[in-house]
Amino acid sequence: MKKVKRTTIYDIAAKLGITASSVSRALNNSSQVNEKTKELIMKTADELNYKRNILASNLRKGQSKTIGVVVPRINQNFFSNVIAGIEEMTYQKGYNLIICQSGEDHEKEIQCVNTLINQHVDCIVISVSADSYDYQHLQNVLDHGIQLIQFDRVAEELETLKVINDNVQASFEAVSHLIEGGYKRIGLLEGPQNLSIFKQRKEGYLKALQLYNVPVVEELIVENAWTKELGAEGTRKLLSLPHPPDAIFASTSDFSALGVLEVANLMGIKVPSELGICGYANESFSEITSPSITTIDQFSVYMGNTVANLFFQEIGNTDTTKPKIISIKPELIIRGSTKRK
Amino acid sequence: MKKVKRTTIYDIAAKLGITASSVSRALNNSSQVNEKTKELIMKTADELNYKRNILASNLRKGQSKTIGVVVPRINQNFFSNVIAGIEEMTYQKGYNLIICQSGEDHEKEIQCVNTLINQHVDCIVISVSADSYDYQHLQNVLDHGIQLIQFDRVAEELETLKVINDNVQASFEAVSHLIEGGYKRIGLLEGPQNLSIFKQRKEGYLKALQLYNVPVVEELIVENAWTKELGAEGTRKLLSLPHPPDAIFASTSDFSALGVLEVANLMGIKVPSELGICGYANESFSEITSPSITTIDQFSVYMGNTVANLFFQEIGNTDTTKPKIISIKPELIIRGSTKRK
DNA sequence: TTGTATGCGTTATCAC
DNA sequence: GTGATAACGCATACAA
Repeated sequence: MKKVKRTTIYDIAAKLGITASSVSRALNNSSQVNEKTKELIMKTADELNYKRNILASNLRKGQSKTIGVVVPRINQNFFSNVIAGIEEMTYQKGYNLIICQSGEDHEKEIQCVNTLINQHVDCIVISVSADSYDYQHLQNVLDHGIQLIQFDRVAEELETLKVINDNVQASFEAVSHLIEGGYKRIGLLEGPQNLSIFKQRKEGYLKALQLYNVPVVEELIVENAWTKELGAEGTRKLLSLPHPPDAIFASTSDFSALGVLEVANLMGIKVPSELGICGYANESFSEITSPSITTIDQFSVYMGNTVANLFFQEIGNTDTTKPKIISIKPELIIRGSTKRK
Repeated sequence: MKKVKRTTIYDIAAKLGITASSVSRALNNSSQVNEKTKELIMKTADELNYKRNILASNLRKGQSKTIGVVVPRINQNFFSNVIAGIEEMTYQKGYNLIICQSGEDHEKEIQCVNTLINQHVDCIVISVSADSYDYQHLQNVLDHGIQLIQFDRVAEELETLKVINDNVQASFEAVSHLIEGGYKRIGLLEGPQNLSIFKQRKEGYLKALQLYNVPVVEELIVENAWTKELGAEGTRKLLSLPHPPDAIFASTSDFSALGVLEVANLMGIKVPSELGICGYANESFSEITSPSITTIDQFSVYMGNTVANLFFQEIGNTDTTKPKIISIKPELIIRGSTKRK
């Protein structure tokens, strides 16, 4: 790869015997430049294979036209969908996306955020990692005057723009559906309670039990069961209880629900007749297990779109009264794993 | 969001009564600056919450420390895995990733590439879209002195760095496995033949047939069956032939293999006894269908790592003799859908 | 409509 | 060791 001297507006100007400012104006399609010279400039720019140096341009303009995204993992369905949704909207407005993954690690998350601040991004979009305990780094973003949008996993105490799912409602509906289907003892696989989304899902679970006068049984609630393996482990524990549950709400993810299903199959427990299963997130595989898994769709791509639109909407909005919170209502998708009859 | 004036090296210099150059040197950990002043500078920088303006730095240094990635879709398992793999390596070296999706559209792909050239990225990593017919835009990348690395779906005629799978070998092994399992009439679901990867997979298929003296039957080869829907459609066609196949190699993807499986289930055809199925890509769901689907693992995250490492290895390498091509050997994963007994 | 001059924040090359 | 100064490429306020 040899070093190539790129053509600048000065090169174009020199060739045409005019000044760089005129070239700059023409390239920005300024109205205050002669149509004929504009054409000439455009043509020459093309001939010289000119590409604007966005670095210089942005430095001059004090913006970067770049949005930073921090997620725990890029290659996780939900997140890659959200990113795709963001990209869809931002690309057409000439914005670029810088992607970082925190790997569920607080320290790396801080590093990512700092990197993005360094980059002078116009906005940071983040879904916090599971083991985040303090949010100084996010406060830092705000202190730098950078727009901050949290989505899905949010630090509630921080007053920022947020795009979230109505986790309480979704979980409430899921558990209500189980109860109405005749399930009497409903186990809960819960996620790390320092993440509000998991707290909310538990809240929805409890709310449904209460409404239907189903007693809350502590031993039916399994902590930290948010991977397939942990879901399987929790299920083994639950199913070996003297009074095992007849349904399990894997509130953390479909992965954990898959763990439930596999253990049930292994133990010869029939789904859905002997055990109902409900997951979360509508991962693509949940449709093709046998039986297929009842789950909750979060409209992840749409969520990404919403994040992007929120950003554009807030650009130049000086009215900092109350940071907007947009809540997307997830949808319960009823499938084989809860269709008893 | 109020506009905040960020602290610059001048602010630090002013506060300490020294010049910006010293500050710059200190921040770059130059050896030719007094240890004590260095410490002082660092401390003050921290106090003033200083963040280097990478834009300015990069402009000055004539680099961007940014790598552009263009893929058809971000939210497709294979690609998001590759991206995750790239990010893993580049992040720790202080490089950023700008992600674009071409959406399998040639025009948008050109746009993406131009955007990245504008950004003065140091390298463009691309997997070309299915309907790409000419590669002028990629030549353009090279003309700008930007490193170009193609992966997986590559334009073979272009002399660039490449990281690919050995598709021929993998397909050869898959089809050999089918033949050795006793399958006699093996159908092929093939992808767009303008993409070399699909051509190669067909080549592997033909090679295996030839080696085992299995005649090639044209009517068993279905063009353009590279989504679940098209795979299902092709399967319906194949299974309604007077002499239907007893195995189908869905060379395009596991999605298409899933289409095969669903049609087989619908038609009451037993897998694997009456019909063997082999997919491609080892999507997460292929493990949990019933039966599970035999497939080919491409080591996608590792592929991303390899791309990144190749880039770093080639930095400053002036020896442009022959562009390197790294071929990763995929692995056949034998599962239920081909385990006849 | 065009040109002149200046600055965005850094770093590199001189001097001292 | 440190300071002064120019330059990276572009955009804009001001002048003509």
